[in-house]
Amino acid sequence: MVSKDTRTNIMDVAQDLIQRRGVNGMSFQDISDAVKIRKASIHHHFASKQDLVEALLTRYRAEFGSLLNGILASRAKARGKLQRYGELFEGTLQADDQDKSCLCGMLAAEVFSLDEGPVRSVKGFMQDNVTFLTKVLNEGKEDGSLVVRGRVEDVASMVLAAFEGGLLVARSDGGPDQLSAIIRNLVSLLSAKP
Amino acid sequence: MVSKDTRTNIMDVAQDLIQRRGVNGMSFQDISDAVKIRKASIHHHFASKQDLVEALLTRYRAEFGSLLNGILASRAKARGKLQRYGELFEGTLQADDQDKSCLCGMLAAEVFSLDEGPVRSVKGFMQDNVTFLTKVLNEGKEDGSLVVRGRVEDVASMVLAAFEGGLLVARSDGGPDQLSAIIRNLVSLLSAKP
DNA sequence: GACAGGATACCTACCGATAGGTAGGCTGAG
DNA sequence: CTCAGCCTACCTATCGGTAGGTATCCTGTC
Repeated sequence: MVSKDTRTNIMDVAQDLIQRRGVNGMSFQDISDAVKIRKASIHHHFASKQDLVEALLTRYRAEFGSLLNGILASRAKARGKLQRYGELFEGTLQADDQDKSCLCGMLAAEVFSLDEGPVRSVKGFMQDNVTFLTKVLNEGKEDGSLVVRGRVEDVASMVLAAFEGGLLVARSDGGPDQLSAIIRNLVSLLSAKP
Repeated sequence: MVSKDTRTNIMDVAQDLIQRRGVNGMSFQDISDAVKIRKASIHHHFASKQDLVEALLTRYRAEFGSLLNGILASRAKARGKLQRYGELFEGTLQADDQDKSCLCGMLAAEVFSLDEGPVRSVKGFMQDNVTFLTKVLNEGKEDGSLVVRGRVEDVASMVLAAFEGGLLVARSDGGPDQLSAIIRNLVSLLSAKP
């Protein structure tokens, strides 16, 4: 790939900025500077800021979803799948300058600055993750690699919360090492004793 | 208390707004409208927005810290203390219109929009919580009400991450019930079997 | 007890910068 | 000839912040 098309460039830069500074901390001017295109030209690709955010969310959910499906399809035991899921979060924080959060975690914080469409997408992302984790936890109960007490959906929510929150906490305090410790710890807490 | 002084009013309104919309979603005009004081007059009490945020953080940390000390000083078993800690988070989301997050959770997301002072405070808040939780978890190992595997500080980080992340996830998806389920689930996961 | 002086708490009016967004023109490739 | 893709130029609204003025109250001095 010699050079991505402008639309993709805009989306990449916008997503990067939101993952670092949030929606309200990202402006069309920031995008303009980074993509080297006039601010007004961004409107040629995305009618409004909310449209851009919505496009970002659609892409993000699709990409993340296919990563989750990849994990589900793998031959690993459920415990290994949970671990690989955790690595997705570790990867986010370790990338670039180690200051990026999950796009949807960021937007979840600023959810009351968003239009109806994006709000639905953020909600949908959370549900996608809970659904995925519920499957993995159920697999773990069957293959004996994980121990799950209580409603499986509740444990799934808890894992998602811990990983999203881990990004939040680690990004402002202990860095990637803290996130790794959090993930490692929760996975081992849910693991069947050897 | 007939009517709070203006400075306190400004701080209360500002904190409320940040907990709902974030720092970048809160403006002096919003405060002006709510407190019924001219925008310029806010600068009489707080030189800059960052000064206001810093004052908010100092107050928040002090208040939260005294709540934590209250829990530590109680006669309850460690498990009960962990539960009461969880209720602090539940209380935040249940208050008012059920749309408020933790002040520091919010600022942790927007940490790269903050000056050095506020960043240190947010970091300090996280460390306060990890320190508190480490104490509780250690107590739990001694009084037999909690089971802790691995480094206690890591488990403490994990609990903080789960609760902060729980606020984030629940606020944009499942609401107070989801947060309660997350907290209940993690507490029982850390509890010694009866 | 009167009063000057300063601090306090608010006001009006304004600043430059920036926000998201619009109108309309140029240009090169199909 | 069309039109996607970009441009210049500009709009209005709002941002955080400043300058300077005005009541009100407290305090120290004679």
